[in-house]
Amino acid sequence: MTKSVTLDNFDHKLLELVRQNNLEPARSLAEKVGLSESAVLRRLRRLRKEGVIVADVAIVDPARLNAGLTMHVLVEMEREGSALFNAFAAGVAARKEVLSAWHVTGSTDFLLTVTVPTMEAYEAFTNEVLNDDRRVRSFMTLVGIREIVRQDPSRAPLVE
Amino acid sequence: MTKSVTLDNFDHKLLELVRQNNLEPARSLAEKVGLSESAVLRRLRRLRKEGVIVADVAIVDPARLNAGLTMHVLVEMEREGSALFNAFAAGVAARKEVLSAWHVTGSTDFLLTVTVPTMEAYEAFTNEVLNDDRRVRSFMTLVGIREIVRQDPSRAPLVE
DNA sequence: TATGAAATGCCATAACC
DNA sequence: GGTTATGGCATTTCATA
Repeated sequence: MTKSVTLDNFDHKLLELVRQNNLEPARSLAEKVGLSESAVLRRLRRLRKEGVIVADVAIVDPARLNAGLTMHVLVEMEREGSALFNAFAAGVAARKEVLSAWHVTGSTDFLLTVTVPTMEAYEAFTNEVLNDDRRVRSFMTLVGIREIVRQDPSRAPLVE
Repeated sequence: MTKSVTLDNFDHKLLELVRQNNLEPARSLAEKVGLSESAVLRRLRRLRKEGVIVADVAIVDPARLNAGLTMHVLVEMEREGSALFNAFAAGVAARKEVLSAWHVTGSTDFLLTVTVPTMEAYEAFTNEVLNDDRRVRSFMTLVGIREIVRQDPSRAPLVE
């Protein structure tokens, strides 16, 4: 549930720009969106304070990240109702190895993406998170060989 | 293959910090890493110029992104050798709907994450990328219900 | 080739209209 | 939302090792 912050077209344009480059001076942004520098800065500050912009970060060359192994895990749960699903989800979210986790429909219930330095670390992860959890009926591991596309933060469409 | 840029401990510390907050003043960074302000700014500029830092972006609340549908697709290919795999991978990488694509081992060959505004858009995607491609033997769709964990750019470990 | 220090200039901030 | 004065920060240049 998103806090009901209203974003107008100026905000959307600003977000689009700052998602590509958050070091661009307000002066330059102002020209592009058709506002004064002050207005731009006020809006950006508001967007950060309201939590629409959650972070400002440098993106490092992927080749230097996630070293080791990346595993994709399809997890099938026992049919025990949504409360237990949520409990499992919370447990998964707390693990630092987990880069991504989706609740899905189809031939499985959860899809996890996990990065670990070694196979031993993955074994430990599966033991603690999957094997020792009786709500988990089965899981299947897809070992990442090569990353072909990495989510570009500026690529996903913005909506309101 | 990563360009051979040598990173020392100062660089690593700076990257770690700036991956969490790239708006932090050099003055503050300088204290934390034990360098002068000038040195910090020089090193950051170098890291950006050399491509170690590939982008500086604002991260927007995930609840406002990827609206519509997120699909995870398991793709099984015909066994025709790595050249055709690469061709398929290149085709996939060119599609704007694709947020993530991995070549994997296990019970399938590729794992795609795709965002589309509507089911019709997804149908078009599957037709063009999967059904019309004779190298694709079969595929299976997992429909995203809820995103439990989103890759936090500052979470993955840095290595050299 | 790297650092640290100081002068310049740009930019965000804050208090106005 | 726009305008202006102030303070902070990055940039540049220089000296040094």
